Amino acid sequence: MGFKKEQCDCRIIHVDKVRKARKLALAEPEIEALSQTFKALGDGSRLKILWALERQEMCVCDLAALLEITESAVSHQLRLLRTLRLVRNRREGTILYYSLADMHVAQLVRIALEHVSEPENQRRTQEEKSAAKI
Amino acid sequence: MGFKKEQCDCRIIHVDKVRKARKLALAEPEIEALSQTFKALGDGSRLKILWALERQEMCVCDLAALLEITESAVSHQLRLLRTLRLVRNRREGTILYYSLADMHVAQLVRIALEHVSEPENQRRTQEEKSAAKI
DNA sequence: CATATATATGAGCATATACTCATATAATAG
DNA sequence: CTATTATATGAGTATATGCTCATATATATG
Repeated sequence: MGFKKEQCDCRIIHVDKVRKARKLALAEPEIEALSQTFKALGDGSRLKILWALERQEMCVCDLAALLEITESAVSHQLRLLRTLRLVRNRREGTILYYSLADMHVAQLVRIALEHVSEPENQRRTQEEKSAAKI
Repeated sequence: MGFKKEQCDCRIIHVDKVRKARKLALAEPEIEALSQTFKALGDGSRLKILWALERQEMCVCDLAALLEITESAVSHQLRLLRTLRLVRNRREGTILYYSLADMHVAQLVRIALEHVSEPENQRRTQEEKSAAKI
């Protein structure tokens, strides 16, 4: 009947801070939606697609030529972006022209660019990358 | 010596569009840095951490209590966020207080929130989520 | 010095994800 | 109708990633 080193896993140092953070915390559905959106932006191929679509609407095979990957791969990525309402398309005959769904995407990329372009954040060396394990 | 259905994998419909997109395209290092940053934001735990740190600096064990995950898990995530200069810390005795490194993170989250809160993007049902395969 | 506390880190595992390949669908032409 | 073109999609696979567990480090205290 001893307590035996029953490690309390909820060790809190600043109860007030945690309480405050709990009050202001985002709801789980919001977190889910947010992380899905950022995950969608967290891929080179999709970023290239979005960056290209910011300037002009483009079709699947043009995007494939631009990224130098298969049309199938592009189509899969576009489906994801469509599901998250980051892009939309319009049909003209057999061709589907894709474009950005709203200005938020462009804004997000621009702000992130500002961040990674800051002098302090500049030198992102290969070692640092592997350290980050991303 | 026949050509045998040698599918051209670089089929382009709108050469001009592709050329223009190529000119305006981001360099590979920029794409890498951007996608790393967005990947970092594309995770529920890290989003919760960043959202909490936007209001007040917090230590590892408080964050662990808030997220209800182990301190080890929090520490691993903080390392990643540190490497990408999204958070920074200051030591006070044995305690490390973490805070946002700059205002870009907060901006990014706020804009993404706007996006996912748009009426049209609201109902992100369970089926849609699994359809997106994220 | 030894001990305690707060945090960091490496290895390993289970799941997620980005692609390829094969096939299906949609619009158009003949 | 059939054939062609443009795109979509399902399954499978290799890699990435988020966590846990065990262990290491750093500061403070006795």
